[in-house]
Amino acid sequence: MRSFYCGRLRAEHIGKTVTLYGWVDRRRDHGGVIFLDLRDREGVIQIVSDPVRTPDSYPVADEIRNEYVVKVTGRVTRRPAESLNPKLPTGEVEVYADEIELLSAVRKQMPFQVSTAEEEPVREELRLKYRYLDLRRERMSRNLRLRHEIIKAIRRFLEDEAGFIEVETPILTRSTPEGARDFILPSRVNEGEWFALPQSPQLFKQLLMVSGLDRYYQIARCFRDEDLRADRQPEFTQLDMEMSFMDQAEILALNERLVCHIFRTVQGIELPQPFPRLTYAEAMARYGTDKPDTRYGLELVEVSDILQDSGFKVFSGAIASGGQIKVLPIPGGNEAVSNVRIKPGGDLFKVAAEAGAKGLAYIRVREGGEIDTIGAIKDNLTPEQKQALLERTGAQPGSLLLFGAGPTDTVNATLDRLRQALARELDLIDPDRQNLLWVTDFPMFEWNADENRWEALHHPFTAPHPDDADDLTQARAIAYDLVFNGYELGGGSLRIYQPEVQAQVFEIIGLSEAEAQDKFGFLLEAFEYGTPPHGGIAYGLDRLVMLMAGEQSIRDAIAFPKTQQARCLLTQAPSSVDPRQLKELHVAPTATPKPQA
RNA sequence: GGGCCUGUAGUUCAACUGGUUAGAGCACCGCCCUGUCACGGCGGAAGUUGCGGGUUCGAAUCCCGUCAGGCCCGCCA
Repeated sequence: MRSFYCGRLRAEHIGKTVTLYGWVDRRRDHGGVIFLDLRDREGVIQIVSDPVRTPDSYPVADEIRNEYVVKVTGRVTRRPAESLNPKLPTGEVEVYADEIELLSAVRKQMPFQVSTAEEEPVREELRLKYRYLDLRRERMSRNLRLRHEIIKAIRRFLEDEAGFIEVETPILTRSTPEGARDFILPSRVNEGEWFALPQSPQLFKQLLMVSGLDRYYQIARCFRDEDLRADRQPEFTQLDMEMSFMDQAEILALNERLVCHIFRTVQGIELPQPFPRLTYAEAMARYGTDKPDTRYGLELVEVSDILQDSGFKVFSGAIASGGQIKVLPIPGGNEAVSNVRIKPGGDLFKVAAEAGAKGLAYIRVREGGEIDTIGAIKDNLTPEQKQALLERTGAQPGSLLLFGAGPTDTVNATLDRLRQALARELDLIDPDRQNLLWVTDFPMFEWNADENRWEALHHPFTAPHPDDADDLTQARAIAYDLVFNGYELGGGSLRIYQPEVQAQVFEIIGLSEAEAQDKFGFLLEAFEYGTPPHGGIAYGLDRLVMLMAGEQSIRDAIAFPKTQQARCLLTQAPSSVDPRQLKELHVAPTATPKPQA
């Protein structure tokens, strides 16, 4: 029986005889004395074996190699004064191996080195194929542990301090309109019919409020069949919450306590409260995005009114066609950013173009308020306009002003991306800062020009702001997002609980009463039997783990993630199946899988 | 669906403008070494340059296709 984890041995254990199990992290053979670093999930401890002091274990120590699994029985000893290792938590002690038992050898060459001391990067493709070895390494082991600690902190807070009850909701459920593409599964028993995997437990958690559960939460697996990104996986985990009889302010306050509890218990970080709040309109105006990273400044400044009558057609035309002109002022930008980069072909021009901008106008502010720009702008700028621009943007000598002019969406998207790119480049982001803020008052709907219809921005169960009941298409929603360092970490809303309002919303998004009954009839009917006002929120748990771990990819927050092509390199899923299985499921394929390399 | 990047020994990388035997660190194997902790020393084995085709006297290098991985756009209520 194991008496200690390797990584837990300290000076206080000196003199004890211990039994350890673990992997050989590294082996140092001095031709007479052999040192083994024995590793388990808690850390490493140095094992010593030599022919004189430990004659029984020496022949075994001679044979074993890196990553062998062994059992070691021995005496915990204080290291000689000159051999202390302050780099290791266990560095004051070592274990003389009276006995080493080889439990499992490495029979093949390791695909990569596991050792804690190894810092060379490994191709992600390999890491994913041999994920069990990757998880053996310190970085991923630490990330998995962090994930566990975060979830533990969530459960402790929600259950012990806030009265939440965890309920599991179905994985086999029904497909719903709106939102992401569903993963669907054929039903063998019900010929020709299909289950869908949940995109979120949205409807069930609302039903649980009708059930009187009052406060529900779940660490819920969700599935969306959309293309992957560094921060998106087809299956991912939400912290899903729903609560009754609480208004927005109460929900946000409770969630701030939750988030603070997580950071405090897991990382010892005390977050400033309350979290700043921005309305959606304010966020878009000042940052051009609904998830601003406010660890740095570089705020956008609207100058439409100053330049609407400009002789420069790009400016006046943007206003004439209902758009906007905004400026991204960059202090010190004159030195940092060359003209070549702003002009067509330059990298910043490309960033702007990718966001839909047709061009990228700029003004350089020189000493004494002189400006430097292309003739077409300079020649069309009155002294008053120039003065107003300098004052409004707070430009100082050395400042670079980047202009976005055109449709509001494009201007915002362009300047948002430029803002982020330049903040990274100018090193304005403090990586140690934890920046959390709420964005509130989202619009209920946005116009989908392609399909010529209104779409719910959040989802169709989101309650409209009571002050905006006159014209729901223009209404604000009682919806809120939690933004962490520029990432959307969570989002939620108060829900509609009056059937009449729900019917209006369905009508606006073009869902007929028949369709609504067909898809959501069970929910609408449930609301006929006494429904508490309720609302909730869902957090992207993988994303939270990623950010708290300081990782760039959500894959590093998940034990067994998919590649960008939505494949599992470890299990080779997805795979073809036996035609008999398909027949049983009443399914006929229309494509054959391409052969795998 | 589209754009960009990457693929060379087990691994991380190198290899000039296309040039003759594709190198190095770590890992692996062998020998030596009793206080190292990324131990050290000597030696060794290890390559279908992702795959297929083309250009060329000659291709890791250039071209086409393809497979795989990554980043992004579209998409993701």
